[in-house]
Formats: sequence, structure tokens, C-alpha cells
Amino acid sequence: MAIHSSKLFSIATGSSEPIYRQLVDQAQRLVAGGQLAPGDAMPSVREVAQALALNPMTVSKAYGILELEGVLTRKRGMGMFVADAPKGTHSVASRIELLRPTLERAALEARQLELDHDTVLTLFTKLLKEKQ
Amino acid sequence: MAIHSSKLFSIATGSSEPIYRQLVDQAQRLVAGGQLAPGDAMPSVREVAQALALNPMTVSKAYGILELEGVLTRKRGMGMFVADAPKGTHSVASRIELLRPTLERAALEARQLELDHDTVLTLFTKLLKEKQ
Amino acid sequence: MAIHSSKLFSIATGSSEPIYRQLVDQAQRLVAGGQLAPGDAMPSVREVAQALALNPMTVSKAYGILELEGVLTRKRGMGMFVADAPKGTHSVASRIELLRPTLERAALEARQLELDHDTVLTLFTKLLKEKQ
Amino acid sequence: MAIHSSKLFSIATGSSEPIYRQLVDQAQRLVAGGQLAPGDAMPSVREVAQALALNPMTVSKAYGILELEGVLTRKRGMGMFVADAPKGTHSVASRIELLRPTLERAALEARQLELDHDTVLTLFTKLLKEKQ
DNA sequence: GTGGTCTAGACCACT
DNA sequence: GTGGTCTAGACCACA
Repeated sequence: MAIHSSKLFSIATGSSEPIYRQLVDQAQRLVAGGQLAPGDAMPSVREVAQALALNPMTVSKAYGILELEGVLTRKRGMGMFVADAPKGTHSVASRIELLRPTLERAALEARQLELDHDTVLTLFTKLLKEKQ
Repeated sequence: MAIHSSKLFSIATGSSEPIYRQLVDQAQRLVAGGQLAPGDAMPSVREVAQALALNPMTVSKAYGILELEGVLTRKRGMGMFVADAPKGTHSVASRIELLRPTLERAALEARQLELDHDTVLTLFTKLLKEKQ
Repeated sequence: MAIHSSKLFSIATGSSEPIYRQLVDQAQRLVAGGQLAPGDAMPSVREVAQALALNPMTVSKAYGILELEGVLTRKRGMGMFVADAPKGTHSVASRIELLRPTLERAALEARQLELDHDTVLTLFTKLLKEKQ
Repeated sequence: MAIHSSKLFSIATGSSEPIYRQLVDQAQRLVAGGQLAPGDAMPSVREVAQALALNPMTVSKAYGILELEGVLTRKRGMGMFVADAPKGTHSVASRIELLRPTLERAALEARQLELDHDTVLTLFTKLLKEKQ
């Protein structure tokens, strides 16, 4: 057991985002960011379930989706492991594309609010530097 | 009927955000931004529903919420109109606050993707200027 | 309700293949074969569950996977629909590729059994014509 | 040690078929086909496990099943050998029956993909001749 | 030990 | 009406 689930995942019970989605998204970002490296063993379904006080099926659903997405691989009887990264997955170009939809939405909202570009960019720059 | 629903609203069917929420949020921004001025007639529920291929009840639900919020007023027999005193002011400060949550989310995702600020700001600036 | 689940799906309870997998595979082939055309409404989760005497969650899991794979799309509150086919999906070339792994396995087994090609092809031709 | 495990067995780790099952089925076919003759020494559990990067217990389980089925016999201190009177006959009729389930599945899939018989048979014939 | 499958049932959100 | 989420619990297969 290389990694403690209590350190890996944190779920927001109050959020409207489904728990399994929170787990999936966190795992994806941890892998994209390199905190989880290819070959690393994931904490077991039961361990995560116990640590976060969840039903094992909820965790299992998250792991299943991550497997379908190619982020994790299952070794039968041995648990889940971080998959070897498809080539180019971590390039800047591919990561910026993951951010594009959110930025497009922000641009649309800014236009609808008839906000000046400078005003928007000033706030966004400030937010990028914050909490860092 | 001054305004075409097809030009007013754009909904993302693939989004996880409920359609009625998308309509409500867009209407609020359009009013805050001044594209919808007090006294303007809103397109009818039926027209919006047809133009965007939505269930009329979905549009009706959005209009109902907007009426509850004081953004629209219902004139019996004549349809929905932008309210005379829409909630909140239209100052830049108040409008930028409507945009803040989206920008915060974008900033969070950018950090998690470990993207350089310049790269993000370059793309965002480009998107702001586009489709204008 | 355009399509009867009782006509669409048939599950083999005795099989070791999970029920949800049988549903996924059948749906994929029905879409690839054109029996299910883009835009067609799928029978509802509850209807399939009742028709096949399954738990709705089992059907839901199958639909969920098909959605992740891009075979189905969900219209909220309206059910599941066959997704618009990615271009070229229905060509003979692409369909035969879906069959290739199974044929490769059959060829491997035939070799290991040291069976004569004619013997194998005769049986296979008979099976192709059967149950048609 | 007459036979190299690396040449005997090929396992598909990605397959849903359990590894031990793949080993059992392949051994049965190789015996039925005559590539493994009565009295031949099987590669040791340890050797197979190392060559295929498997857990020795997995290989041992497969050998145990093959022994139960009468395909292999254990000579204490000397390892596993192909049994003198392996189960079933080696007639063409019996061997083709071992292949039938796989061919039936292929025929079913071909029908569901609405593939022309000639197209399917052409590919299958090519695959039979290949890698021979 | 590992994950997977399925059921039963409750509750929620969207259209 | 639609699908989604989550829980509780039982049972299975694999290594």
C-alpha cells in the first residue's frame, strides 16, 4: 500500500457534485499533475471507502470510470494501478485544451455582461496568482 | 416582439448544467449588461422553446424563476417583460461579481493543470476578442 | 417509445458474461449494424429492467457505459438516444474490424486443434447461414 | 524439458477471460491437436510463471485443473506430464466440437454487424492461413 | 487480500 | 415520465 487514501482524496459532502465524480476528477488531476505516477498502486476500494466513510460501490464506480478512461488499469486480484500515460498526455498543448471550454464559457459570460476586457483580465490575473 | 430568442440564448445540451439554469443565468447577465433593457418584451415561451428545440415547460420554469427574482414581470395577456427595476445595480463592480465564480473556477483548473499564467492569459485574451 | 426492449435485447442468464456487458455489447452491435439509427430513442431503463426481469441499476450501468463510449447520448428528463455516428463508423471496413478479434481467436484455436481449414470453414459457413 | 513455455502459451492480459482459464483451454487444445503428446514433459510451474510474468499460483491452479481433468499427470519429484490417455478422443469430429462455441459466437457477431458472408469468410480464411 | 456483480430500496433532479 | 446517486448487504472470482 504505497499511498494513503486519506491523503489522496478529499470529498465535499455538501457539494452537488456526485461523490464518485469528485473522486474521478481528483484522480485525473493527480495523474495529470504527476502526483500519481504510472505504475503506482492506488489505495484499495475498501480502504478508500472506509477512510472517507463511503459505500465501497461508490468508490468502485469511480475506479471503474477511471479504468474506462484509461487513467487506471486493473490487475486482477492485485488492485488498481496508475496506467502508463498515453504519449503526449502531459504536454502543455493537451493541458490547455482541457482548460479551453471553461475559458470559452467565461468569455461568453463576460460578453453578455458587457464587461471591458481589461477589467476582466485584471480580475482573472489576480485570481490566478492567489491561493498559490 | 423586439428580440429574437435565437439571438438571445445559447444553450449547451452537453453541459451538466440544467437547461433552465442556463436560461436563467443568461437572462440575468443580459439584463445586467444592458442588452435587455427595462420594458423590453421577452420572446414568448413557445417561441424560445421552438427556436432552441426545448420543452416549453423548461422555458416556462426559467421565466418563472426570473419573475420570482424580480428580473422579469408578467403582464397578463401580453407576455413577459424586463422589469422596470431589475434587481441589483448595473455598475461594473456588481457585474464583475457575477463573473467572479466562473473566473475562480477557471483559475482553479489552471492551477491543477499546472499551466503557466502567460499561456492561460494569452488564450483567454484571444477568446475574449473572438466572436465579438 | 419507438423500440421494444423485448425485441432489442436478449440476455443469457447462464452465461458468465455479466448482464450489463451483454447489454453493452448488443447495443454496440445493433448500432454498428444500423438496427439502431442515430436519434432513435432507446427503451427506458425501467422498461428494459422490467422486460428482462433485471434490477434497474444493472440496465443503468450498461447505459452509462454506452454513454461514456459515445454510443448513446442522454437527454435529461427525456431518456437515452442513439448518438450521431462518428463519420465512417458504419462502413464495412470498420464493422469487419469489430469482428476481427473474434475471428483471430477462432483461427488460433483452430490451429492449436490442428484442424483442417476446409473442415473449419464448412462448419463456420453452416453456422453463418443458420438462425438467420 | 522438451517444450518452452514461451512458445506454448500466449496469454492476453487485457482479456476478461481469467488467466488460469486461458492456460487450461490452450493446453487442452494443444493436447487434442497433438502438439502435446502423451508422455511429454510440461514446463515447470515456475518456468511458465517467469516466462509469462504470472503469479506461480495462477499457473499451479491451471495445472491442477488439467490434472483433475485427466489431461496431465503429476509424477512426484519429476513434474507434470501429458497423460497417457487424455480425456476424449482426438477424432476430427471431437476436435471440431471444441471449436464450435467460438465459431458460433463469431457467427452471431457477424450477423449482428450485418456483415456479408463472403466478407467474413474471406477475412477468416486469410487469418487461418496466416501465422502458420 | 483484491475488485466485480447484482439486488432491493430510498431519494433526488430534470423535462 | 426520465435517468442518477447512494446505501446496505450478499455472493463470486481471481491471485
